[in-house]
Amino acid sequence: MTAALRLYDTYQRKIRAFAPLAGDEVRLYACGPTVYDYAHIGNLRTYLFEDVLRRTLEFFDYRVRHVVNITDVGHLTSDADSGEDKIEQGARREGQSAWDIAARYTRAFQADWRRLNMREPAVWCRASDHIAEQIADIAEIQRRGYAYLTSDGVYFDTAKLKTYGHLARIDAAGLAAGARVEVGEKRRATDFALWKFSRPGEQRQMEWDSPWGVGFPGWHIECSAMAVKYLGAEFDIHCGGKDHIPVHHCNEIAQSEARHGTTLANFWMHGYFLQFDRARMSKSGGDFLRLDALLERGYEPLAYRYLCLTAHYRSDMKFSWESLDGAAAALCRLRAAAQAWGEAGESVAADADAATVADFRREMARDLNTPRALAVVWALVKSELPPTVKKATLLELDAILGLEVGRAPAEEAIPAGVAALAEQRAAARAARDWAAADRLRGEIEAHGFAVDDSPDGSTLRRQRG
RNA sequence: GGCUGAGUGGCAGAGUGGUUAUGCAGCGGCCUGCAAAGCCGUCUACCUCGGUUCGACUCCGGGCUCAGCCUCCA
Repeated sequence: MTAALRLYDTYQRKIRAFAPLAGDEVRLYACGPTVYDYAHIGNLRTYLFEDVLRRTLEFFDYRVRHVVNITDVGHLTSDADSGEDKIEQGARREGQSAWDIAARYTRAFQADWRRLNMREPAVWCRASDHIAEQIADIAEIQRRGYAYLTSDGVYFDTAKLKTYGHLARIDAAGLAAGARVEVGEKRRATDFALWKFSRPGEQRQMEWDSPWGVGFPGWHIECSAMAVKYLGAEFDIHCGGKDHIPVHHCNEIAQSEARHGTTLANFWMHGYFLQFDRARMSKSGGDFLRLDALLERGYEPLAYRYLCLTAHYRSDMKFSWESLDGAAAALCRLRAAAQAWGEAGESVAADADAATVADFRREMARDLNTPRALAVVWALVKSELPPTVKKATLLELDAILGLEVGRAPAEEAIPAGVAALAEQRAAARAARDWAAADRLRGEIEAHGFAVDDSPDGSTLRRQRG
């Protein structure tokens, strides 16, 4: 009767039935941000996808152990020998210590996380807090013969693994033909750093002792080490942005195969990109849109969450202010409808309309088809069900949507000047002086507020733009 | 240059070999002092050229365009 959850697995390139590897607990690891700068709304789309995944798993009665890492060291500006650490670069740019930079952008990221109503992970883990684990993993990988030394670090020898790159269907011959990778001392273009030495004469702010010399861990080993520490050598789902498929996740799998003999996760899932101005929004490109920029324009964070729900996580989405407007309007309408239905009954779960919940569940079970799930929500809004049932149903579904649909439309702070104009207009209307009332409405609108008249009086609301 | 994937109405975005996506916007009506909101109704689509088929937006091939990866990136 109940639709079984099916999810797309990038590793097998197909949608298949999901079941936890052990018991009813789902172990979920998500690659988190590199905290050298603010997150942009494209980054946030991926975390929203992961939050919806987590909420869906919980909706399907699984317990979820959700782990998110914070990359605060080792993420280089390029994989070549000349690559610089992004955090250290950010520190120099802003005249602060690397540690301050990491702490500041971590806080900013987590603030965005909460504003988008994402559920708190069980574990936030920082790479710099897990140096010992990473060193231990590198030593074991080396002991097993999958690593070699160069003048600037310890590298993973991808030639030792026949399965290397399977996740991305990487073809070694094709990569050679591309020939755009600086190989340097690496034996193969796909080999990657496990440990990098601090360069002679360079005083790094983040560096540690290791059996191979003073330096810092490579980017890929941190995720493997932390994921295994908190979730085990083989867990249920590993997520990230689709850009991680060809390099980062292939390398995590390689490390895990060498170190543990597992592919690390049963399902590999990837969020797709947000396109902006017909081009990808790039964090490293420097020009990007933050959640704050949306707030400054008068949008609430959950309008962006709604917008993301209107597209499937596995297709690129085009961002525009026009589409955000549409999402904001739809969310407002949804909340207004919910408010008009009054209170739900005593038990949300018991009063919810079973057929609607089943429809919604079926769409989510089909690899998280949020666009169709939203269509079910709108069918509910237009249905002939009793208001208390509609309300209970919508609140039930909001466990996945996370749109706070039960929330009353926010009370806007009304500037005194605007409030005074509104009072004058009310007086003019009472006197049936329509010309004066219309003139006052124009003045109010010039202050950025709209006036809605109703039999109970007039209300003000802020206009966007 | 190599490899992936995609091209749906004004915008965003699902889906399907023959049947309404959905939302926003627009248009018409009700309501309103006039509006707005709300409610009711409604128009607009499947890149292009061929092929397969009784029938293709849906399958196959060419072309064009876009995005991604191959280089740090959600």
